Amino acid sequence: MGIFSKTCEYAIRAVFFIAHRTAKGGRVGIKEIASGINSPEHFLAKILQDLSRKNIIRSIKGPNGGFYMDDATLKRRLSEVVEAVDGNSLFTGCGLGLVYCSEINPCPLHNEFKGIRARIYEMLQNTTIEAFNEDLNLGITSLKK
Amino acid sequence: MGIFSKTCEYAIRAVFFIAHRTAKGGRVGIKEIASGINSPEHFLAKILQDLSRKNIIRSIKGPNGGFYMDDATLKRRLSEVVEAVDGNSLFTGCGLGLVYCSEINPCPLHNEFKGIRARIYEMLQNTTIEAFNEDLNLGITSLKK
DNA sequence: TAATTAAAAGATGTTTTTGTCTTTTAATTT
DNA sequence: AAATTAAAAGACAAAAACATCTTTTAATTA
Repeated sequence: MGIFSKTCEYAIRAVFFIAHRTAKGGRVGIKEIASGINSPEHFLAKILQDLSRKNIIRSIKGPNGGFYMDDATLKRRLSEVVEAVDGNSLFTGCGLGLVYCSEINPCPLHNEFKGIRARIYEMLQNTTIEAFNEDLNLGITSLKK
Repeated sequence: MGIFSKTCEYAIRAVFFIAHRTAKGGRVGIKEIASGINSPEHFLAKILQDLSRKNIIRSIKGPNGGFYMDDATLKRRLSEVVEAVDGNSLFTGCGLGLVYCSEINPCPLHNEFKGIRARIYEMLQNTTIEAFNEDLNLGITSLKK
């Protein structure tokens, strides 16, 4: 198990892929996205439907339809994608799963985790989707295999 | 979903509980541990069996038996507990779940995650189980509810 | 050495996550 | 308007995670 759920991993990879692929206009279909990020097509379709409903990405049906991103969605932060899929427990939850863990009633790892959680949030919060396009363009980073 | 699996959360809480409860000798039974950390008894039993096999904790059967920790197990690092239960993917895996992600073929979040992973590992690596006893003794931290 | 205690082990059940397949709806194109 | 395209939606299936219950084994105590 990683930091994100499998669903969330697919979501992030797909959003990066769509942003990169449609930066200069156009749409991209689910088949191309799924093969482009190495994910199960129909499962990813569900995820993207959800992200579309939540305005993280855009979609349009019919010929020449597909998924894409406009100025507004390109400006979204990675934290919004993660939160849309996995909720905010990564940013707010107790490391040991204790519901009543808090500043007043901390678990043994409370303070240690505070820093880590903050760092994760900061990283996801400080970068917009489009910020990753350039490296993908240059082939510096990769989304597959 | 948190950073650790539910199994791992129970494991860490139980190990802290056992360490704290048997620091001055003696054993503690599964029932007391389960209720002490608010976890399902039989499920926890499986987890502790596994930890015992892996020498993270000690156990002994029969009257006056139970789980306990000796000098060697008290010196174990939190990272060893986590690795025993969840494996090392938290410390080594790609944030986006890409098998071939590496320094040479990095995913878009590779460098961002490197720092976070290192920080998590460092924290889990730098603390022994017994290090958490004092705060528990003083009632500063809590393992329940 | 028989009874008792408590963990180990085995079998089984439930829920959540992940994945697949089919049908429907909304666009576009001819 | 009919045909075509592609996402949306719904139903279903497999795998993994989480949980429970029962039986067995290894100690201790009387």
